[in-house]
Amino acid sequence: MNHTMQDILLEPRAREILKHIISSYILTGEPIGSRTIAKISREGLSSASVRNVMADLEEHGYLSQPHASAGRVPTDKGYRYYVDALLPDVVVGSRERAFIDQNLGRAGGELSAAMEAIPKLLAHLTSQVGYLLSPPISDVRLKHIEFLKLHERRVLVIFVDRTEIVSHRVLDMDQDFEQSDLDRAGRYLVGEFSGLSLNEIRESLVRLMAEEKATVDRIIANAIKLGTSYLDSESDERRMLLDGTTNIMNHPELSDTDTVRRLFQTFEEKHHLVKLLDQCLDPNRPRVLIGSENTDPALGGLSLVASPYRHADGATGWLGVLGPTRMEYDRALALVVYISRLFSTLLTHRNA
Amino acid sequence: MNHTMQDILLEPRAREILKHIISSYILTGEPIGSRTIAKISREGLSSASVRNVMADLEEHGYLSQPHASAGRVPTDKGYRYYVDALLPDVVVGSRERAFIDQNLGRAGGELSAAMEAIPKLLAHLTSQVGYLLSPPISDVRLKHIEFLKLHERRVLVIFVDRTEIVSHRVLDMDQDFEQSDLDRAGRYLVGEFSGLSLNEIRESLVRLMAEEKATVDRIIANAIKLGTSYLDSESDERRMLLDGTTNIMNHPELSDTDTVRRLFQTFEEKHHLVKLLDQCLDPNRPRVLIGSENTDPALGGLSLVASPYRHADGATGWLGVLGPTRMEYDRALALVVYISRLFSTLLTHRNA
DNA sequence: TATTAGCACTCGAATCAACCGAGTGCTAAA
DNA sequence: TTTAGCACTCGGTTGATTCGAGTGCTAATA
Repeated sequence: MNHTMQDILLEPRAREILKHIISSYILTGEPIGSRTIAKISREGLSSASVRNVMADLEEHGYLSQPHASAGRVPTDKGYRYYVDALLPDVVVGSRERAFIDQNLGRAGGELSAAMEAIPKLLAHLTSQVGYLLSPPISDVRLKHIEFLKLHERRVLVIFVDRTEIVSHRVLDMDQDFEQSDLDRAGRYLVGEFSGLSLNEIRESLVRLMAEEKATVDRIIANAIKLGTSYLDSESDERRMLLDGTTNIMNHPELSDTDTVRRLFQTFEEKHHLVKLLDQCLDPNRPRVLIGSENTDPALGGLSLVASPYRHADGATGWLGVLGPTRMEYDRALALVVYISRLFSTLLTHRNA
Repeated sequence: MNHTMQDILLEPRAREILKHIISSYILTGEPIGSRTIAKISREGLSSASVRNVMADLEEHGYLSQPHASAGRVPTDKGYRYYVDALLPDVVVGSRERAFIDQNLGRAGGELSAAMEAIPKLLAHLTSQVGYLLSPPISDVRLKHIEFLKLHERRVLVIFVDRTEIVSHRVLDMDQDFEQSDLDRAGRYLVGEFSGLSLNEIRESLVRLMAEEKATVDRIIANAIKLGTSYLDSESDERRMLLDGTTNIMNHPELSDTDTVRRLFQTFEEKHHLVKLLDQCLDPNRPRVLIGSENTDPALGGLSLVASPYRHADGATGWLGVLGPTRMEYDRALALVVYISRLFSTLLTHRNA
């Protein structure tokens, strides 16, 4: 089930030492030597004993040395063990909780404002890159659709989903419509398909097209034409919101020019991240992806903390943070989970 | 009229040498020594003579030396003279022209797509940061407005301006409206104010409110309420689109970590740039702002090439590129001017 | 008088050796 | 099994040296 299960059986002393090394390293960013650990550890071990354990841990791949005479540094495998088995429980502090509640609550009126606030919030609280990925558009459910004639064959489509997230698009049609026809088509679609997902609507339209009625009834024919045009113009894109990208540069391990350039280019083309989230993650629980576990070279060496959020009707999105492998996983995870829960309840209430 | 007029009287030889130094420096990025110029210049001068002229140019502030035994580098004043008096005429090559035409033409249907394509295009063609600043929203002219009831007091507003750029916003009203009331209010506003700018509409609404009719006629009363709510929710923001921000990291003179961080933070908060464009520029002609001439410390040391574009009804926006002072001003200016003309004609045609 | 050849000088960049010190691995004693 | 002790490693820093591109100045030249 968990691919690192077999390793959870490290001896208590090794676990203790590994934990100290990793949390110290996360704090300071400096390689940790045996003396430092000997002093911190309450077991009163000597540095020589610690050295022995460290050598074992290195042999098993949990630690490595930047060079022969330096202290130890966690490997990705080390971080993995730390996250799976050693992570201290952290709850979000009450001050921070209040801050979050206020920031997302204030967005009250418009839900899309809350959506946009989340990456900003995550970036601000963790000093890393915050993101939010909306559910696939095809999972979104129709509340209202309306067509507006702009000019001869140009039609403006306004789409409102059940959570009242609004989007619009201009279509170039191959035929001229009267505004009254557009109104009727809109009413027909809402009446017929309200509450269905775009995918379901697409299928229904295809079915309708095959039926006899469609060729007879002009309203239905128009509705099919407009509806399919709109659905086809969806390139099934999802909204990927990022914030705090400049925070990346504050981490010394990522601040050399080439890395920075590569990462920023990746942030500009967001599909890398979308793909990663879609492919690697189980939509039922939060997840941490560490360094090389994410195989996209464009994001190489970054760690990802992700938690799903859910509309009442099941459409699932993701939110989380992105940062260097040297990250405060405990804190990041706690925040990400807290915010995803909060946002999910916000969404379900709105939906009612 | 032009604050550098007095200096245009440099001797021909000095002009020639300054021109060579600056264009070489723009090309290579290396300080230029006297020998290099002596070889290039067709007057067949010796390096010693060139040195004398260079010393004069330095004394007058057109050049400087990074250190005592290095070649010369242009100062901002030098660039200014170069741009004002020495700039070679450049026309956009036919291949590039075709490329631009195609990219903006293809956006045919939706004008906002062309708007978004422009910064990308500029960034691509100049390897710098491309931007586009839309006109102030208050200058935009109404074509259509429509209200849609979402939920009790939440009203969706859809606004279409005369160039068919669409925007929407959700309002939290303090009173409940029926959809039929919303429809009437929308029709009233369109009928009454179509073609007027938001500023003008705002004034008219205030005037209306004072009149007797407003208290009697429910349609007018609703229209006033909804219209002012919408206008007040405008924070008079303008759209500032940027693209190619990662390009600045390719310029060695800007690639040190601190500068990069500062610039990226500035790009995230776009108001610096908006302010700069609003304050410093005459909306009737293209303009180049060089290094320290732009006094915003957040953008310190960058040069800005800007050209206005115009809707038929007079609303003015800006587009251009942003890059290091060592920039190919001739090329950048030619491209920016070409694209602004093209976009202006696109806008006026659409408007018809 | 304007130009140029010649030369001493300057200063950043690159190279190299020496040194320091944190941290290690190993061995032998406790 | 733990620990004290010690030789060893290796990155980082410091300082001296050299190299070379480019300058300013002076004296000779056209």
